[in-house]
Amino acid sequence: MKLATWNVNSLKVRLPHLLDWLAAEAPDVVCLQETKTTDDVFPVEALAAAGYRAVFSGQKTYNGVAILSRADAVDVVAGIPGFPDEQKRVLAATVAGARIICLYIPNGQSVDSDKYQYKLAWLSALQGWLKAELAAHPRLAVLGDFNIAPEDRDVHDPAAWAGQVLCSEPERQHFRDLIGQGLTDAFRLFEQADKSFSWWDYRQGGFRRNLGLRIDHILLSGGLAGACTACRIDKTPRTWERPSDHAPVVAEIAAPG
DNA sequence: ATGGCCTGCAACGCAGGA
Repeated sequence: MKLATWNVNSLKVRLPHLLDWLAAEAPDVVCLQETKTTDDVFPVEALAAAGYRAVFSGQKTYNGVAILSRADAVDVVAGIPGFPDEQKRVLAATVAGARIICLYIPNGQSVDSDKYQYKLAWLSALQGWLKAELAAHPRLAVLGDFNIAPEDRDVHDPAAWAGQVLCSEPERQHFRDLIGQGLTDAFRLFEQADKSFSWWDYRQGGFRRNLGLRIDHILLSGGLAGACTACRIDKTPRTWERPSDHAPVVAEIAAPG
């Protein structure tokens, strides 16, 4: 089973890239973030023609998440239960016996902003919910744009980013707390090139100069981590014309039994 | 030099992203 996550930065603009990438990679499950599209105009038909079902939770202009899958998606939940939020950032579904949780964690803007406080409150709510989800689903994967670079090696210039949003200690502690709940960072299960990133600023030739951050992640429960055979960041779509600023992250899980 | 770029919405600039 091939799982993927990709912040597409507007599904409308990126649909051609998404379709090309699905054809090339043939993932079984894809979590999308920043679809920036309302549910009434979600491109259901184009994705169905490509062989994918879709569940989605979107809004106008901002945010928006979706789960694409070859197999049926059931037990769909939008949002963090008990945490009212106008912003469409969470979608969960069960696909082929695996619980899939798609996240678009708030950016936070800057550590002295109200948006940062919202991010921390959001992360606290996430911790409580995931604890229950992990207890209920031994085979669980959390995929998405976490907007957290977990360690200095996930940052092109750790000194410049020290203490800044995406790298601050409270955010990194939340990431470690997710690991402490029994989740594994699939990317770090394997040998990886130095300076591996999943996002690069559009400005200043960020991608060409590899001035990036690793903020898109796939976390696996014990039941899936033990069967994970590969995890990589696919930089290919970032080289295409008019790309998303994020690259997809892909994990391969061996079939159970 | 605290902006550079991209998207959506709407309107000819703004918010938001990271």
